[in-house]
Amino acid sequence: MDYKKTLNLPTTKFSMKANLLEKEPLIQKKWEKEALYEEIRKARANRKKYILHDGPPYPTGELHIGTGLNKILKDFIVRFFTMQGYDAPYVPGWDCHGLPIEHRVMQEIGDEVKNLTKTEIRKKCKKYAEKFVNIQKKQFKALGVLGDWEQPYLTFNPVYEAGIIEVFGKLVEKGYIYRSRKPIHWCTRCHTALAEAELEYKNKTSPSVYVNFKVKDTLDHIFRGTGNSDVYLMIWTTTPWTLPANLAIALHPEYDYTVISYSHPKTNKNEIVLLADKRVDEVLQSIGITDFKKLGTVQGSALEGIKYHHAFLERTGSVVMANYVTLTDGTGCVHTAPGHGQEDFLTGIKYHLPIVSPVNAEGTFTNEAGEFAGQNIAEGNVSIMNKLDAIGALLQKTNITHSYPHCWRCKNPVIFRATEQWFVNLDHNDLRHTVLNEIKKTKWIPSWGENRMEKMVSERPDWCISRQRSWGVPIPAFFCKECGQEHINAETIFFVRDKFETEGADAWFFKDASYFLPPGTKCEKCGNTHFEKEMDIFDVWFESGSSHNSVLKKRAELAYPADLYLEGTDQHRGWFQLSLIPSVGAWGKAPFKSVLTHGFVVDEMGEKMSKSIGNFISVEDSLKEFGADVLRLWTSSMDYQHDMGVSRNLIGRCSDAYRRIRNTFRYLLSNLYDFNPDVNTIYYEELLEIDRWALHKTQELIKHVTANYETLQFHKVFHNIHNFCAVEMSSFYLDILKDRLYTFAKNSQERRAAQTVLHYILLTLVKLSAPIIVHTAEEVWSIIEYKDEDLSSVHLTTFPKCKPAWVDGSLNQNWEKLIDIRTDVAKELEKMRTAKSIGNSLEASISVCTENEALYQFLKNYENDLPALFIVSDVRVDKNIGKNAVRGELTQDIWIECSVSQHKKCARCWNYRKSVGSVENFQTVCDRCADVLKGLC
RNA sequence: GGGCCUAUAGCUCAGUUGGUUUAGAGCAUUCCCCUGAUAAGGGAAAGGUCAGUGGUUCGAGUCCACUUAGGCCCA
Repeated sequence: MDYKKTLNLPTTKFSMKANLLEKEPLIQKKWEKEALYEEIRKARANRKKYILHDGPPYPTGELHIGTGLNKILKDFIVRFFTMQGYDAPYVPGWDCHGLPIEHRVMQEIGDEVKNLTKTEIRKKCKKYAEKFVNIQKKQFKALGVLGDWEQPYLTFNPVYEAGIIEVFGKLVEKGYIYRSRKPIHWCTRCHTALAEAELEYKNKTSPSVYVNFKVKDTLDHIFRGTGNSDVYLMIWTTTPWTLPANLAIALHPEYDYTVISYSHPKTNKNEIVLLADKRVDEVLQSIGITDFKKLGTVQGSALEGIKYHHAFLERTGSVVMANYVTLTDGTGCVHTAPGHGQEDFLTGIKYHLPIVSPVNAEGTFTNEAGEFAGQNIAEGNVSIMNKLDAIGALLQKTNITHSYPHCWRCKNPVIFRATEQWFVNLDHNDLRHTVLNEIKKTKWIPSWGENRMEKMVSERPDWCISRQRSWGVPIPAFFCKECGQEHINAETIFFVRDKFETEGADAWFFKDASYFLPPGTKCEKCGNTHFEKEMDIFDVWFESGSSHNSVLKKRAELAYPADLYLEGTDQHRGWFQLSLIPSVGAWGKAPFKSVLTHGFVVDEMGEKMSKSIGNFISVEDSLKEFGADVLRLWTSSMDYQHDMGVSRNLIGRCSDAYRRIRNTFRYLLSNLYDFNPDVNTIYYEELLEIDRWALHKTQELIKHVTANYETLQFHKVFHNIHNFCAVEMSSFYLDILKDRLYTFAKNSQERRAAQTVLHYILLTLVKLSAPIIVHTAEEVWSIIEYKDEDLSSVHLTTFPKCKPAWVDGSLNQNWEKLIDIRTDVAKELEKMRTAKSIGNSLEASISVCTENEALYQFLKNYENDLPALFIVSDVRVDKNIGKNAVRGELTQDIWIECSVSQHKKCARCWNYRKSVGSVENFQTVCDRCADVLKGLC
C-alpha cells in the first residue's frame, strides 16, 4: 500500500523559485494602489517622529550602484523605525540646478547656444532635469524604496528657491556675506568660477622655465664682494602667462640663500644670481651650468624688502617672506602673482600688494598685460617665453608633467584668476567656532567622522558662493546704475524671496530690477533709484545646503533638525559641511542630530569603480539581473563603514543566501496549511522541550536583530537572520520536525505543538526581515492565512517584542549539550555511510554510553527524545561502554556506538521499529503509524 | 605631498578591557547521503604566516611604529 497519501506532507502556493523580476513590479503596483506610504503615515500619526533627511542626487545619467546602495540603506532605517512605531516620513529629493546639467544641455545645444537667452537655456535645463528625475525616481521605486515619491523635493521648485533666498537673507542680515576680488579657480571654457568640489586633479604638461629678475640696487651690503655687479633673483614657474601679474618674489625666512657667479649659458655674460642654497646644485645642473662660484650665503629673512625690476614690464617688485616656500622644487625664490594664486593672494594681502589679474573670462590678456593684450593664455605662454629669451632673462625652458586642477565637466585645465565674487565669511561673528561646537554636539557614525569634519572646517577658507552661469538661483543683489554701489540687505532679499515663492526664480531673468525692489528703494551712496540685477547665481552646494530650511522647516510632516543625514564619506566635505555652515550661520544650530557615512563602492579587486575601466555597475543593470530583494539583501550583508566590493559575481553570491531564507519561509508556510491558531494552538507549558528551545532561540533572534537594527548594523542583522534560517532552523529544528509533522496524526498534540511554534516563528521572521527583503516579506505575508495583526501589508505591522517568559537559559544550556552530542553522533553516522553500511540515518541504531553519573542521568532524562534529535531509529543510553564505541570529540565523556538497526522498516514513517508487523491488519507499519491509520479509517 | 579611513579562509562577517590546548560562524568548494522542503534538504571534509616588518609585554589578530596595497577628501 502507498502510505504517502496518509502523511501530512507540506503544501503551499509560495513558490520555491522567486521570480523577482516578475513579482516585484506587481507588489510595487499593489503598494501604489493601496497607497501604502499614505496608509503608514495615517497609522503613525501623532507618534514620535524619526526624520531621516535625504541628500539629493543630481538628476543626470544612469544611477551608479553606489547611489542605489545609499537609498537602500536609508530605506532600511526608515522602515525599521516605522516598524518600531515611529512616524518616519521620508521625502526624497533631487539637486536639480548646477553645472553638471547645464553643461550637458550646452553640449546638446552646441553652437546654437549663442542665440539663446538665459531664460531659454534655463527652460532646456529644467526639461533635462525633470526627465532624469523621472528616470531615477522609477529606479529608486523599483529598488523598493518607500517614500513620498509623489511629492519629492526638487531644488527648482519655487518654495525651495524661496527657502534658499531666505537662508541667504539671514546670512546677509547677520553680516556673513561679503563681496571681494579674489583669485578663484576659473574655467575659461565654461566661463565660471569652480568650487573645490568641481575640480579634478590630473596630469598636465606645462612649460617649466627659470627666469631672472634684476635687483634694483647692488647687494654689496649683504653679500660682500658682489660690489657694483648686477644681481638677479632666479625664479621657477610652470605658468609663464602669470608673469605679467608678478608683483613679488617670496623667500622662506628661515632658509639659507646663496649668491652664485656663473656664465649665462646663452649670452655667455658673467652674472650673479640668488637662490636657495639647498637648491643650487640641482637647479644649476638642470640649466646646464657646471662652472659656478658661491659668493656668499645669508638667511632669507635678511633679504626682505629688496626691490627688483620686473623682467619685461615697467614695474618694481619686492622680496617678501612666506612659509609655504619649499626646497623640494624650484629655486626657493617663488614668483608671486596675488591675482593668480591662493597663497600668492594671501601674501599679497599681507604686504598690501595690488591684486593684478590681466586675464578676462575667456582666458585672453587684457590691456593691463601691455604688449600681450588680445592673446590667449596658451599664446601668451609662448610669446612671454620668447620675450624673456630675447632679453636674456630666460635661462631654461623645458616641459614638465605635473598634477594640475581640471574642470570636472569639460575636463580642461583651469586657471587662477581674480574676479569679483560673493563669499560667506567663516570668521565673522565667530561662525567657525560655532560650527565647530555644533560638530561636537552631533553624533558621528563612525565616530572618526567628527575628527575629519572638525579638521576640514577649521582649515577651510571662506566659501565662494557665486557662479557665473545660467542654471541656478540668482544671488539677490543689486547695483546702482549711477554709481555702481552694491545694494544688498535683508529687506530687499526677503522682498525677492516672496516674489520667488510665487513665481519662481525664473522671473529674475526676464523682469526688471525694479520689480524685485521694494518701492522707493534708493542707492545709499548717491540716492539714485535705478538699479541693475546681479546676474551671478548661487553655488549649487548653497542650494542643497539650504535643504534644512526649504524642506525640513517648510514641510509639516518633517522636523528641524533632522535625526539623521546619511551619505557617502565624500559628503563630509560636500553636503554635510555645506549644510552645516548655512544652518549654523542662519539659525545657530546644526541641521542634523546625527550623521552616518558609508564607504564607497569598489570592484572585486578593491579598485575604484569607473566607466572607463569597465567595472561600472548601474542600478538598472543589476536590477535587471538580480531583482531588488537580492540587491537589498546584498546591501544589508556588508559592513558599510568600509568600502564595499561590488561585481556581478559578488552580488550573485547573495542570491544563494536569498534562496536559503526564501526556502525557510516556504517550509514554514507549507507546514501550516492545516493550522488554525485560534483552534490548534498548544500552550507553552505543553510544548515539547525542543519546541521551547526553538522559541528561546527565536527570542534571542528578536533581541539581536532589534539591537542590530537600532545600532544600524545591518550586516549583523543579515547574519542573524541567515544563520537562524540555515543553522537553527533548516539543519536542525526543521529537519528534526519532519517526522512529527508528516507522520503524526494531523490533530495530535505533538504535531499541533510543532505547528504552534512554526506559526510563531513565521510571523516573527517575516517581520524581522521585512525592512530588508521588502517584496519577499510582503509576498510571504500575503500567503499567511492566520496573521497576528489584521493588516494588508507587513509594512504596516510592528516589530515582535522579545517575550521574557520564553527565554529559558538553562533549557538552552541543556540543548547546547545535546547539540554537541548530536554532532558527535553525526560523525559516526558519516563513517557508516562511507562504509556503505547505511544510507539514510534512520537505518541506524545508536548507543550513547558514559561512565559519568551526572551525564548519564542527564541523557537518561532525554532518552525518549534522542531518536528524533539524532534522526535515527532508536537510541539506547548506557553506562557500559561497548567495545566498538568511539569517544566523542566535542563531548569527551561520551562514547558512541553505531550499528545497523535490526528491526524492520516501517513502510509509512520509515523508522526501523521493533513494533513493525505487531499490529493486526497493519503488518508493514509500526504501532505508532498503525494508530494514526486507525484514526483515519 | 597632507588629513582621515581600511586590511582576519575564495566571499560576507565574529573575535569583548591583550589571556584557555587547534583563530570562530555562515556561504561557496570537494566528497557522501536522501528523494516525503526536490532547480530543495541533510552530513562530513578541506580551507587562514590574522597584509608585511619591527617593537612593547610573561603573553599580540587585539597595543605602538614603520612599510605595502586600497579608498575618501584636499594640495
